[in-house]
Amino acid sequence: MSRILIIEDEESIAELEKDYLELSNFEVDIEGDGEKGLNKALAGNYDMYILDLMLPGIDGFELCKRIREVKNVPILMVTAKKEEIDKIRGLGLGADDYITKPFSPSELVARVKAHLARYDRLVQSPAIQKDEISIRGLRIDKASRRVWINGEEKVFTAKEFDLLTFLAENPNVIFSKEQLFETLWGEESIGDISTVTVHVNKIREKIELNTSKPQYIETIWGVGYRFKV
Amino acid sequence: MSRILIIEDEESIAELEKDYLELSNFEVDIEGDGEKGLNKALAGNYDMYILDLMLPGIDGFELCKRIREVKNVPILMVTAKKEEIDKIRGLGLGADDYITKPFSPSELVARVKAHLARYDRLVQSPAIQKDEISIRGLRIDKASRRVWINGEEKVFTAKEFDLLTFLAENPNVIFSKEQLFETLWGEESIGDISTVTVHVNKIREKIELNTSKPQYIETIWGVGYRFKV
DNA sequence: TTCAATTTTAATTATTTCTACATGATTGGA
DNA sequence: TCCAATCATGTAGAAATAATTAAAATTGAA
Repeated sequence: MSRILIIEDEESIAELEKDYLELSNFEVDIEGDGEKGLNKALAGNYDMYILDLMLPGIDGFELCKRIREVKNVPILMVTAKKEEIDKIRGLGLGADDYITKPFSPSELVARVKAHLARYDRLVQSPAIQKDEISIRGLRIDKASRRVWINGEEKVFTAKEFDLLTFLAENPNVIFSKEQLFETLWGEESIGDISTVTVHVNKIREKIELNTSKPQYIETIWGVGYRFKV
Repeated sequence: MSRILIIEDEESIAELEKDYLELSNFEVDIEGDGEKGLNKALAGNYDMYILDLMLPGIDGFELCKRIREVKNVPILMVTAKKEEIDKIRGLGLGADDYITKPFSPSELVARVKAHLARYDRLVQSPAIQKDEISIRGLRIDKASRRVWINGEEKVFTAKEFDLLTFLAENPNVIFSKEQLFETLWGEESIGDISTVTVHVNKIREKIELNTSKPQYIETIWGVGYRFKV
């Protein structure tokens, strides 16, 4: 499903937006600060941005401009005053839509859906298939071999990436260490099986909130590992 | 300039819209009847459609749906009542925007411009190769084969330029050295791989502030290189 | 042909990643 | 509860890969 980043300093509003968007099965991240928001926006790969105009740090105008320089996806600006809409338009920052507070959550959801649908219609139309796996905040882009956890990019080594991707592509299937070693290292290599253990741990350090209670790669005692879904 | 088709039965309104759009250098056609309007819309090569909801013959709902089946360009719906906007949205006809009568002509023009600008941005960006690539201070002009970094021109040799341009045109995609050698040298790679490394280094010396922390061409250990965006 | 610029090759150095191993923690059954 | 099997984790050295440098080969223009 699509991922959305909300940059909004009023937490109650952000949470409300998030709740409604999640009801429509969007994955939503929130950032309350302009500076941090920009970094998150540029580093994470989101399908849409919702920006408040008044923000601590970098304001919505600047944010919109900076994101648009790099990203092509829809940007929705949230303003307190209707007059500000004309200002944003006049500046030509590349925002796609404007919504004035207070707004009804269903209106927000409707607009988000419309923008994402249009974006897909225009950009993805030649059946550009994304090489992506996305599950519970974990996103794997096979083309660029990058991994994000809740919008934050994590750097993976080649083996780590291959192992995680293999498991994620075969969710819920239990693989023994021997099987994993054979598929990822090749039959010829006669190494130590514990290598697999070490790599699983490295991956867990990067993607798990609490490595002793893994959400993604589960240990099946005496059997092997599986990617839980 | 862009061509716009207005389908609107109230002649005075249609003419007003046309006048203002022409002031902004758009080419505008008007059709007052739904049936004829549909034919004209499908036959003609327009960049945008402005449809009134209430029309003799085929109404705006149907019109929008039928045009969208064939055309990808922006559609702006004009309604008399605000409540109708939700109805159109709900039907998922694929309209891009909605404006309620009465509206100010400048508002109309602003929206038309915004939609056309976005359409260009989305449709032209990935597929059609621009002659100029510009990203984070790096500017590449393919026509004159020149490169600037933060406004300062750097002299590139032919191979260096081709390699940089190829990577920059496929941002975030990782290419192995073998792939790069084959695409840029056009030969099967048999051991000449280090040539690629050397060229990447030469390019980095010219465009990177700190060659050990590359901002543009990133090394993916054990995999290859990618142009980061 | 000559000469300068460019490209390739080769050798060396630097860095990253992998693996083996040691130690300690956890699990599940006796 | 205890114990043996299994797993987690940290560390150091090995292996693999990339960066750098310099020198040789090639190209192309005068």
